[in-house]
This record gives sequence, C-alpha cells and structure tokens, in this order.
Amino acid sequence: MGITKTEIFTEQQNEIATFAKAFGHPARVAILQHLFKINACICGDLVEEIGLAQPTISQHLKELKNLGLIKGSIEGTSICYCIATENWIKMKKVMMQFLDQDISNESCC
Amino acid sequence: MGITKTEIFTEQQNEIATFAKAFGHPARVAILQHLFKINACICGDLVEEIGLAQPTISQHLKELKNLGLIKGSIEGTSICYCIATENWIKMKKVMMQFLDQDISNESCC
DNA sequence: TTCTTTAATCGTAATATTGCAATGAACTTA
DNA sequence: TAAGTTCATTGCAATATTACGATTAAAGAA
Repeated sequence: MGITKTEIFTEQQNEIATFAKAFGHPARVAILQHLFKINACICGDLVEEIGLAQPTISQHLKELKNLGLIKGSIEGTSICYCIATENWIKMKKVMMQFLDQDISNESCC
Repeated sequence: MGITKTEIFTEQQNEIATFAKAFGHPARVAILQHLFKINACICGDLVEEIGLAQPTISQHLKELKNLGLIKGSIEGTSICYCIATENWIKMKKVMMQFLDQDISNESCC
C-alpha cells in the first residue's frame, strides 16, 4: 500500500533503484553536472545557478551526500561540495553493468 | 510546491531524470532484467516471478512501455513483452554520457 | 557583542508514487 | 452461448517526494 516492497528484491536490484532514484530528478542531475563542470568545488551559488530556493537545493544536496555521491567540507563561512570520486566510480560500475546487458538480436515482438 | 519545475532545466537534464526515474524502482529493474535474461518474450509470469499483484506489475509495465523501453504484442490470449532494442540503445547512450563525465583528479574536499 | 553571511533544519502544502481489490475487455475453449 | 484465461483499467488508501517560508546554527566582520 504505497510502500515499496524492498524485501522481495535482490540487494543488487535495490541498489540500482536507489542510485537511479538519485538521478531521477533534474535538479540533482543539474547539481552533479555543475560539480563536474566547475572543476573546483562550488558551494551556494548552486542556488543561483539552478534557480530553486536555498532550502530546496540544500535538501537535494543532502540526498546526494547521504548516498555518498558528493561530499562537502566547511570552507570558512561557506561549504564546498564536490563529487566523491571513489563512490562515483563504484556507482558507475553498478549502473553500467545494468545498462549494458546483452541484447539478443532476435527480439520476438 | 510539490511539483517538479521541469521548465528551469535543460531538455537533456529532464531526459536523464525521466529515464533514471524508470529505473528508480526495484520492480522495474527486476522486470527489465528478466526480459533480458529470458531471451524469448515473456508475458504474465512476471507476476509469478516477481511477487507483486498483477495490477501492480501491469502498471510498471505500462510505465516502461510509455517510455519506449519495452514493447508488447498480443500473442493469442496472452501478451508478449520484450526489450525495445533501438530505444534501449538510445537511452543507454544518454545515460552513459551522464555517468561517464570526466572526473578531475584534483578534488578539493 | 552585534550584525551579516551562508547553509541546514523545521514545518507544512501540493503533488506523485506504490500497491491492490474489484472490475472490465478481449480472446479461447468447451 | 457460457465459462475460463489473461491482462488492462478504475478507484482508493498509504506513503514518498518536491518545494519553500520561517527559523536556527555557525562563522566572520564591524
């Protein structure tokens, strides 16, 4: 009833879904792309860059941080975020494996 | 309030998010993996295989079909689903490009 | 200390998603 | 035609997500 039945799926399936969910919102996609583009770390101008309110961006950042895809460190009065390289690579491996499944050349329908 | 502001993002960002959202539920991941595994097309035994009620599976199939990632054809009394190869490859390209962004070797935090 | 800046958190409203029982539609078989 | 099979649709309840105003917390500057 409205709650995802995580128990009936494999760990791998849940992991894929969890990562995918993180990318399932354009704001989080935009945040990650910006962090990649700006080689140096970026703090609060994500708010300006993206155009959502500060609490909203903060919330999206929190989700990405909880998943371990980004990390933030205090830098004076502001906070500096960047891609958590190691975990990004791990995640990429999991997702690539899912996306890159063999497609049989004989589809029946 | 509560509704994603699609307008403020690029088409590419929205596309990535839409695809990712499709993979953001373990049931849909499981469905796709099963369709890949069973080379031949599979119809309603997805219900048995996965362990969710038939309407629930049907709903997930509909989402995947709307996105164009799978297709179904009537086969007598049952319906045969399989991966929509061309669109899958297109989607893969979009997602890979996003996942495979260059990671600068000098992360600052 | 007081003011300012920066970002997290709280609280709440709007909307979306998930899941299923019940029902309906289309086809097959008896 | 009647009964059975297979899957889609409807309707609804439970929960999750998105967004933001208001507030709080922490650090630097006056």
